[in-house]
Amino acid sequence: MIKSRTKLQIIEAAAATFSRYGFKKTTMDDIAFAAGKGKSSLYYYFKNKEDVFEAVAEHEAEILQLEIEKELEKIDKAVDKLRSYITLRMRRFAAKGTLYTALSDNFLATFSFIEKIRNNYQEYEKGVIAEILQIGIENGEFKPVDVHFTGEAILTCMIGFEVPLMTKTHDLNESEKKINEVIDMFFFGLCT
Amino acid sequence: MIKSRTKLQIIEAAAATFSRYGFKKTTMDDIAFAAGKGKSSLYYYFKNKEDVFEAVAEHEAEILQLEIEKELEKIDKAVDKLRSYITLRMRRFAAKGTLYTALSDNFLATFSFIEKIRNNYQEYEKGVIAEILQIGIENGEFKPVDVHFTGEAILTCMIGFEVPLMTKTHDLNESEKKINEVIDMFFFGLCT
DNA sequence: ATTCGAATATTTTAGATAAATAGTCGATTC
DNA sequence: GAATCGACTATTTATCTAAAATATTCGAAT
Repeated sequence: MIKSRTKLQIIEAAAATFSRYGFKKTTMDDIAFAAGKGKSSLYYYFKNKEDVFEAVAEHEAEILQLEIEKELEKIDKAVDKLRSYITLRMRRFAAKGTLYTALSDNFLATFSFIEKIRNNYQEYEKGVIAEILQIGIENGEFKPVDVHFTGEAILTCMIGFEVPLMTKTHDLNESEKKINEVIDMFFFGLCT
Repeated sequence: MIKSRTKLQIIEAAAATFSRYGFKKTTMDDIAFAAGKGKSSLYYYFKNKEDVFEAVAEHEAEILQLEIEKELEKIDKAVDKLRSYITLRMRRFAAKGTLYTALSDNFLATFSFIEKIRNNYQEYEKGVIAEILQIGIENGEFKPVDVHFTGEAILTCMIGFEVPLMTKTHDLNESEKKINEVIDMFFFGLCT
C-alpha cells in the first residue's frame, strides 16, 4: 500500500500499456518508455513482468474498492446497496475488461498468477456481498439466509454476465437491463 | 433426423473418439477405424471433420432433449419443472463437458462453428425455460413476467455455473447445493 | 537509494523440410 | 444407383535451426 512516487508512476504507465496491448504484447521497454525510465530501472521496483502486472491489478482493485465503499456508504437500504454494487461491478468490468481479457492470448491458460489475483479479488467480493446481506437481514429487509453461501451463489450468477462482456460485441445496455431483471428476481422471487 | 444405419454408427464412433481425445487430436482415420470403415467412406456421409462434429453435437442435443421432455412431462408444478430442468442441464453438462471443453485446444478460439452449435442450442434452451415460465404464470404459480426476457436472464445465470465446471476440479455436489440456493432465490426472493 | 548502459539469458520468430492428416476421385462391389 | 475403399493430392502441423526480439542481471555512475 505504501508506494513510492516512481513505483506508482510505473504502475500507471504499465496499466495504460497493458490495457492497450495486453500482457503478452507489452514489452518491458514499452512500459519503461511510457514511464520515462530506463528498462533496467523497472527491475529495481519489480521482480519481473508478472510482478508488474500483479501490481497493476492490485492497484486497480484498490481504486475500485475505494469507489465502491464511497458509493455504498451513501446508500441506506441493503436492497439498493446490492443493486448498486452489482451494477458498479459490471460497468467496471465492461470498462476495464480489456485489461483482463487482453491477456487472453491463451485465455484461461497457463497464467496461474492471474488465477491468484482473481481468487483474491473474489474473496473480497464475497465479503462485500455477505456484508450487504448481513445488513439487510439485520434491517429486516432480507430473510435470514446464510450470507456466505448465498453471497457465493449471487457471485456465481454474476460471472454468467461477464461471459458475454468478454467475448462478443456486447451491448452493455442490454446486459444492464437483463441484470436488473435478475436482481429483481433475487429480491422478490418469481412465485406469487 | 433421418439417419442411415451407417451414419449413426459413424456418429457414435465419432462421439466416443471426440470425447476421449477432443476435436483437434481426433483424426478422421481414428473415427473411421472406430466405426469399422475406411476413411474415405466418411466423406460419403459428411462434408468434413467439422461436419462430423456438428452431427455429433446435434445428436447429443437430440438425446438430451428427449431425456428432458420425458422428465418434464412427468412433473406438474412449474416450480418443480424449472428446478428439474436446471439440475438436469447441469448434470449433463458436467458429464458431457469433456466433449465440448476437450476441443479447448484454444478454448473460445477460432471455432466459429462451435458458436453456431452453441447458439442453436441456447435458442432451444430459452424456449424450454420460457415455456415453463409460461405454464407457471398460467398456473398462478409465477408472477406475470416477460417469459422470454426472464428466461434469458435465468439462462445467463446458469452460464456462471458452467464456468467452474469447465475449468478446475469441480465438486459437482457443491455446485448443486449452490444452484439450489439460487433457484430458491429465484422462486421466493431474498426480501421479507 | 536510484538510475541506467552494457552484457547475458531466455523466448519468440522465420524459414525450410519432413511428416501427418484432411480431403478428392475413380474404380469396384453390392 | 448406393456404398465402400485404395491410391492420390492438398493442407496443416511438427521439427529443426539460426536470427531477432525481449526479459533479466549486473556493476558502474549519480
